[in-house]
Amino acid sequence: MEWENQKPPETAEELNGGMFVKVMSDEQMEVLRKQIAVYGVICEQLVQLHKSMASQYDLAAGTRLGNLYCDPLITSAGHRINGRHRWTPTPVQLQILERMFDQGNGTPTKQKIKDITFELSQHGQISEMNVYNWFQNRRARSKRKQQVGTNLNNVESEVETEEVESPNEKKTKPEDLISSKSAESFDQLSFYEMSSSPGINDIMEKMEEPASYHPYLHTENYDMASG
Amino acid sequence: MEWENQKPPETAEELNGGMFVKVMSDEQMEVLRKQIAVYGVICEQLVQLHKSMASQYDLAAGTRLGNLYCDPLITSAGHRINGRHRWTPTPVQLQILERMFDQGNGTPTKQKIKDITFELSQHGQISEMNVYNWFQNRRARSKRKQQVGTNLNNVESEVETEEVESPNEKKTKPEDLISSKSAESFDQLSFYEMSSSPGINDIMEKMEEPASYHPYLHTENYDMASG
DNA sequence: GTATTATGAATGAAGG
DNA sequence: CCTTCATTCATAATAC
Repeated sequence: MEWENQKPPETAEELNGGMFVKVMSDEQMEVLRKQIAVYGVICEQLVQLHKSMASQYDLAAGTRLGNLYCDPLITSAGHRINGRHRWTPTPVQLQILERMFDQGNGTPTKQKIKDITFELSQHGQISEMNVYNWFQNRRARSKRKQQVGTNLNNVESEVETEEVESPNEKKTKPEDLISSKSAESFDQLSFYEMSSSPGINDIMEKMEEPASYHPYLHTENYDMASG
Repeated sequence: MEWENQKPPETAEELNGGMFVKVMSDEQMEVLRKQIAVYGVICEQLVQLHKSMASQYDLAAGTRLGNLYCDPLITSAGHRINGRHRWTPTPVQLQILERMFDQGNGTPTKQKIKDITFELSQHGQISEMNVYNWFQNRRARSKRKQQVGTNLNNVESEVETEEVESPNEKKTKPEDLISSKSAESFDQLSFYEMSSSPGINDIMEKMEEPASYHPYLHTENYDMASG
């Protein structure tokens, strides 16, 4: 992503010989910039949040209780001692499972399931069936989420299709949504400036190329239902 | 920005201020899209990271487990924006949904859900997931009401609700775990329309090994919770 | 303000 | 693999 190499907008027409240009309204431009700005802010704050939490707690020894209490009827793993209903992964198990899912995304082989089950059994009661089901569900729901996320939610559409139908559920305009603090500071910046956030590349080790983004800016109709 | 003086005639929109438009080249458009996409991916991954870590604190604090922890985070962000965390159907939407439920009686297909979602989106913010959940819940609770009504006739008294009288039955707020520091920082963020990143899950999809087998065919002799 | 209810959402499990 | 069901949790709405 080389924003720095991009020419400023004034020369936009020269890039294509003045033949083909995309045109955005002032409002659309504004919203788009704010969208990016908000992303930047979110990422930064997420990173900071993660840092602070990571330093404050340790995965192994995190025992800061403060205003909280440990209930005697709940094991440290979170299982009800007399719980007799469906299996619930302990946090540790969940974390391991999530990591497994992230790594070899896909249904593990049977042997793999046995292996995982054994490892997880070190952190709480579990059976192979639980692991199997978990992966099945995890996968299915990941897909469903993705499918739902297919709903177009691009900025332009948001600006144009502002509903005022519901009296008690008023949809707020994006312009108003951006609180003055974060928006203002970024508003002066051209979005070329905020291309990189510190410390994020470390987290982005997985993704090499953001090639499969949603090409929503090219679509002329933002009808999500007809798609 | 001085280039708002350029006014291509074909896109003269009636903006409140006047007829100013911004012009972007195709390339710039492309880069802009990439930028947004990358931010989306980053945010997604950060949230995942936060989620997995939050489960650790959950463990440490001894609260009951179950839900993901990106939720409170989103809540803090979204609360400022639309005033609510979870979707609430507008009266109009509810009416339509009820009518649908009476008609279709039971199983709305995926395409049907898309259709319904689109129609309802004309009357307020909604997503396919909302519609899906609504029908699921509607059916389940309708069925449950029937059961209860039946139970009144035959005094079955097969009470499965052997609930423990543990003090932890009190509601434990997950927000308490995430200290005010985090909530504070996200409070002023606009997470609007970014809670669902389009096509991001698609990016993070990995190659899956096709394993078409049935490892666990409903063995009834697995019981882990009878203890 | 606090307690209760109604209900959106999450998820383990089962069926196909 | 996909969908569906049942249960549970958390919270908006409401009652108190």
